[in-house]
Order: sequence, then structure tokens, then C-alpha cells
Amino acid sequence: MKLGVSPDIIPSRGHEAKRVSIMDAASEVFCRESFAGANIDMIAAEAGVSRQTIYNHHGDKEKLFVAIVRDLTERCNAGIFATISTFPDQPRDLEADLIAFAVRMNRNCICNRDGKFLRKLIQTEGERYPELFAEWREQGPGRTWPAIAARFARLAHAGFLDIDDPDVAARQFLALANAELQTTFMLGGTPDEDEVLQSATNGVRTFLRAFGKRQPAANASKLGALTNA
Amino acid sequence: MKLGVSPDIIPSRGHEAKRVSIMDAASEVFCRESFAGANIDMIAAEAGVSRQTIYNHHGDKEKLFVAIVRDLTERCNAGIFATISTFPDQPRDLEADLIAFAVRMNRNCICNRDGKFLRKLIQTEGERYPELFAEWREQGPGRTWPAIAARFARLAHAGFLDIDDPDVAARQFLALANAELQTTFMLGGTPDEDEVLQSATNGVRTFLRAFGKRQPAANASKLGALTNA
DNA sequence: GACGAATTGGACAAGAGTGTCTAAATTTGT
DNA sequence: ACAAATTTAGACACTCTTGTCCAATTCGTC
Repeated sequence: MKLGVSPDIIPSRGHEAKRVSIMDAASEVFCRESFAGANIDMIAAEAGVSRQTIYNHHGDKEKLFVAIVRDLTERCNAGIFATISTFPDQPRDLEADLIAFAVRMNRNCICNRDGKFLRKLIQTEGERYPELFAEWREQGPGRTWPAIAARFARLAHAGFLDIDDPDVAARQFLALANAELQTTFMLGGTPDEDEVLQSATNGVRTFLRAFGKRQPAANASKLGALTNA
Repeated sequence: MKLGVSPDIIPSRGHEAKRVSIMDAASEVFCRESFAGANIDMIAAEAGVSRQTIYNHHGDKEKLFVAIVRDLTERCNAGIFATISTFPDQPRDLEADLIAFAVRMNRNCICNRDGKFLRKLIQTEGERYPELFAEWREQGPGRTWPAIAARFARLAHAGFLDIDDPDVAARQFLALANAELQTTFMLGGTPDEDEVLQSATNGVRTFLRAFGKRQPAANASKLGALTNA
């Protein structure tokens, strides 16, 4: 029933506008209230849309929920890969560059709206939709962690780091960068820019104490420590 | 109206048995279904108790929920402090001792029933009960983290570690020990013994690469590490 | 075994939420 | 400006849940 030409992705401006408006409101409400606690009227009100329109678009509450998780997973993944592409492959100042990278990761992927919502939904409803969240696990950590590990492997190969297992190092890098934000995340809060920077700074410093090459040029004194396994 | 003597803590065996049975079932159901998704009949059935009994004991759903969070917080805290008291103040083999400590922490406080439930409830309902979970934050991380930090400070002072900020080190220690368990935790799963050991081992190794004293000359006597402060 | 307290099951009212249906109003493309 | 598609508000049936009430039963203790 399409009229031939371009209106294939965007059937109608208003229609699509409602769709995103519904998705936005629904993520918000599902996150705040949990699946069981959310109700359609709330979502409709928050989206500025009638209840019936939601049913027209998405069929029922559960389908809406699934659509939202898929959408969030996709968008978060895109953000993470975009951020990974800014990984400092040729660092000028390794510490500063890694801190900046960790901050970007946090700000753009973990603390932003999508990241916060997706995390909350996974934590809250993960057990109820095993296959849906298994999908997230494969698409999310299953693809992003190896990508980060590959960057660290390259950095190590180029002589900037001393890493045995890049996969372990990648996970630990992320864990360290977020070490100080755990409690805030637990309670669903959003750390401010300073906290993110602080945590990233402390995390990267520790990471480099563990995996950094001892200063190569100037003082060769500590190099001996590397030899004993 | 008490009958004088001992029956002050335990009014009646059956009564108290029902009480814990209700608490157990309710934690289970609240965690699995979230506050809004849980219903009293479910809890009653799982506790092997009539619905009315639950109302007799706890008044209403919300009071029951609050009682459970308080109970879990208390029990988890007790477990954490008990575990902290096993911190290796005089380590024989620093790496092995810290790994064992990290494993104990995980097994007894984070992966066990109470830890898992409390974490889930905080994540799921934290935003809805700000004052209740603020209380948790003070009683939990607010007291346990400094306690762990103090132990690390002592270890550093005794010459086993090279630590600038014990608070940061303590948080990073925990973050590293759990680095590989994050995804499992997110989805509400319980990592098995091997995964816990693996994560703790990798985490502690990295921790020691960052904060351990560089091996003194001969590795025959590690006691030598005590002298260089 | 007897007494009082606690528990039980079932009925009940009140309220809230889902999903459907309708006719009227609005928006969209042409 | 017209015709088709979409949206809207409201009513509706249905189900589920909470919290109360009560009479009958069971339990714990003496």
C-alpha cells in the first residue's frame, strides 16, 4: 500500500513523531516504575498521546517493552562503538589520553540517558526475559568488550603497555574507571562531571601502575622489576 | 502484658517461625517480581501461610517491604564486618591471602542469598524509597568501605603495599575483584565458585601489580619487603 | 485436657489496570 | 479543498490486587 517513492522509512512525519515520543516516555516510565509498576495511561500522559495510539503502534504493553529494550540496546551499542573508535591508538600522553577516553565512555555510554535506562531495565527485568537479555549480552558486552580488548592489545603490541591478557585488562580498565561510581549507579543516580573525572583519573592511574611500561627513556632503574614473574 | 520471665525475645515458637518464613518468602518474591509485581497471595503461598497472617504480622505491603530491606541490610552488614575481620593483617603469601579474602567477600557477602537480594532491591526500588536507601548507603558502603580502607592502610604502613590513598585503593580492590562478574550480576545471576576465584585471582594480581612493593632482591625471603618503607 | 492466642480460608468491597470498541475530531498527502 | 489515514476521548468488560472482616480451626502452654 506504499505510494512507490521515498516515504518508506518515514511514512508520515506526525506518525513517526508520536512513535518516538511514545518510546521516550515509555523508557522513562518503565525505568522509573518497573514493568509491573508502569501503566499505559502514565506513558500516554507523559508522551502527550492518547492511550489508544499506544495500542495502535505497539499492540500491547509487553511488545512495547521489548521494542524499547531492543531500541536502547541498539543505540547504546552504536554509542559504545563510536566511542571505541576514539581510543588513543597513538597516545601522546598515555595517562591523559586514557583518562579522556574513560571519561568519554562514561559520559556518552554509561551515564547518559540511554545507558542509564538500559542498565536499569537489565537489572530490573533481566530475569523475567531471559532470551531478550541474552540477546543484549551477545550484542552488548559480547561485542564491545572484545573490541576494547583489541585496542589494548594493539597498544601493548606497540610497546605502550605491558599486558598479558587483553580481555582481562579491558574488563579491569572499565571496572577501575567506574570504581568510585558504583554506589551512585546502584541507586539509579547520575554522577556529575567531576565525579566521573575523578573516578576515571584514579582508575587510569592505577591501571597504568599495573600495566604501564616503566618509564623507558630516562630512568632505567625500575626496569629490572619487570623480569621476575 | 508479658508473662514475666523469658518469653520476651521469642513470644512463641510457631509465631516466630511464621515470621521468618514470611520474611524469606517475601524477599524472594519482591526480588523476583519487583515491589509492584509482587502480590501478597504469592508471598503467602510461598511462605506456606495464609494471607491474613501476613497482614497480622506486618500491617501492609509497604511495611513488609521496608522491614525486609532493613533486615537484609543488617544481615549483609554483619556478614561484611565478619569477613573484614578475616582480612590478612599479617600475610604469609600476600597474593594468595588477598585472593582468599576477595573470594570470601564475594562468596559470603555479595553472591550469597542476602547479598543478591539486597543488591537487587536497591537497584530496582532505590529511587522510590530515597530515605530508606540513603540509610542503607550510610550503614552499608558508608561504614564498610572505610573499614576495608583501614585494613589496607595498615597493610601499607606495615610495608606490604605502596598505597597513596587507602580509600581509593579499597574501592579499586573491590572493583577489580568483581571485574569479571559484572555482567552476571547485572542479569541477577549467581556466578559459580570457579568464576569467583578466577575474577578474584585476576583482580588481585592486577591490584598487586599496581600497589605491591617491587619484589626485593632474592625471592627466597619475602620478609625483606618489610624493611624498605 | 483446657484455655487463650494465633492462624486459617473464604467472602467481600473498593480500586486500579489492561485491552477493546466507538464515533467524532484532527492531521496528512495530493 | 478533499479523501484517506490517524488520533482522540470516553465508555466498557474483565481481571487482578489490596486490605478488611469473621467464624471456625489449630496451636502452644500450662
